Amino acid sequence: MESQDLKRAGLKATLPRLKILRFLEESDQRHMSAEEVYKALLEAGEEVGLATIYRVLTQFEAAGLVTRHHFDEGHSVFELNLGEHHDHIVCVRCGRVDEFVDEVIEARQHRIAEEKGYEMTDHALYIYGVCPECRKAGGRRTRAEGRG
Amino acid sequence: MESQDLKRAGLKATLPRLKILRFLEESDQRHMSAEEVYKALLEAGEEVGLATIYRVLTQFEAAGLVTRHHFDEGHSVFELNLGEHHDHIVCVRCGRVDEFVDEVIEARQHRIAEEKGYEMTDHALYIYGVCPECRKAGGRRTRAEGRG
DNA sequence: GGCTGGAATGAGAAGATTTCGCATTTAGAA
DNA sequence: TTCTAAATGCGAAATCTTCTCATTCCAGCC
Repeated sequence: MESQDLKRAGLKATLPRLKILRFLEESDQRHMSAEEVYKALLEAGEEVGLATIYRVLTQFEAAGLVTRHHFDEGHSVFELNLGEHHDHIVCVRCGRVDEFVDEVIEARQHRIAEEKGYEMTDHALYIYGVCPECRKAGGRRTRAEGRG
Repeated sequence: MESQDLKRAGLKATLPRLKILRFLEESDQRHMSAEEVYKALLEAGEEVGLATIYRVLTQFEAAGLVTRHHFDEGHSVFELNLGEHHDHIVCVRCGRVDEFVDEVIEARQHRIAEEKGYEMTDHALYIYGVCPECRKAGGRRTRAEGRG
C-alpha cells in the first residue's frame, strides 16, 4: 500500500500525496512536469491544487521518492525513483528521453569529485542529440541545437 | 576588435552587443545570469535593457559565442566559450563552480549516443557536492542536498 | 559625410513557472 | 469522537523570460 511508502518516507499519508504517488507509479510517462501531473489528475477526476502538486513533489524529492531534473526546457520534470540510478539522453527535436547507465562514467565522476575535494551529493548527465526517428524525418530545428 | 568577432558570428556589431561581449570577456566571473550581466553593466554606467540582454545572450548562444547552463537554480547562466570544452562541479552550499575535463567521460558519451542511434549535438555533466571550504565550515544545508 | 531601409533596442506588458499567505480541512493520536 | 498540528486550496505574488511595438541605430549607397 502506498500509504506505507509515505509513512516510511516520513510523510503523513494524505489523500493528495497518495493520489500523486499512485499516479506517478501508474503513469507510463517517466518524466513529468508539475503541470502535467496536475492536468493528468484533473482528467482522471482527481482534483489536487497546483500549489499542492509543487509542494508534494518537492517533499517527495527531499524524501528521495522522486528526482527532479532540469532538461533544457524552462521547467523542472520529476521522475519516480525506482532504485537504479541512470542518466538521460534527450532528443532536441521531439523531446524524447532515453535512459542509460555507464559504470565507467559513474566511477570517474566519483573520482573527480574526490580529486577536487568535494563531497559528492549528486550528479546529472544529459546528452542532447537528434534521435533516430527525427534523423530519418529531417526537418526544422530548435534553439537547443545551436549550442556549443 | 570585438566587432569583428560579432561580424564573424553573423551578428551586426551594435553597441549593446559589443558592451555585453566585452563585459563577458573582461569579467572574472565565468558564469553569469542575464540579471547579473544587466546589473553589472548598470553599475559600470552602461545602460542596456534587460530584454536586450536576454535577446543578445540567446543570439550569442546560437552563434556559439556562449554556452547556456542550467545548474540546479531556477535560471540560466551563461559562459563565454573559450574554445576548450569542460564540465562543471557545483557546490550545493555556496554555489561555487569548478571546472574539469575528462577525456574518458567524453569518449563514452559519444559512444553511448552512437549506440542509441542519436546524433549528438551537445551534452551537460554537472556534479553536485559540498566544496572543501563548506565541508570545513559545516553548517546549514540547502534543498538541493536532499536529492537522490 | 549624409540618407535610407531593415534590423536592433528599450520599456513595459504579458507569459510561464513556482512559491507564498492564510483560511479551511484533514490525518492520526488521545 | 475530539483535538491539534499539519496539510490543502485558492488566489496573490515572486521570479524568470519573452513579446510588442514605437523609436533608434547600423551599414551600405549616394
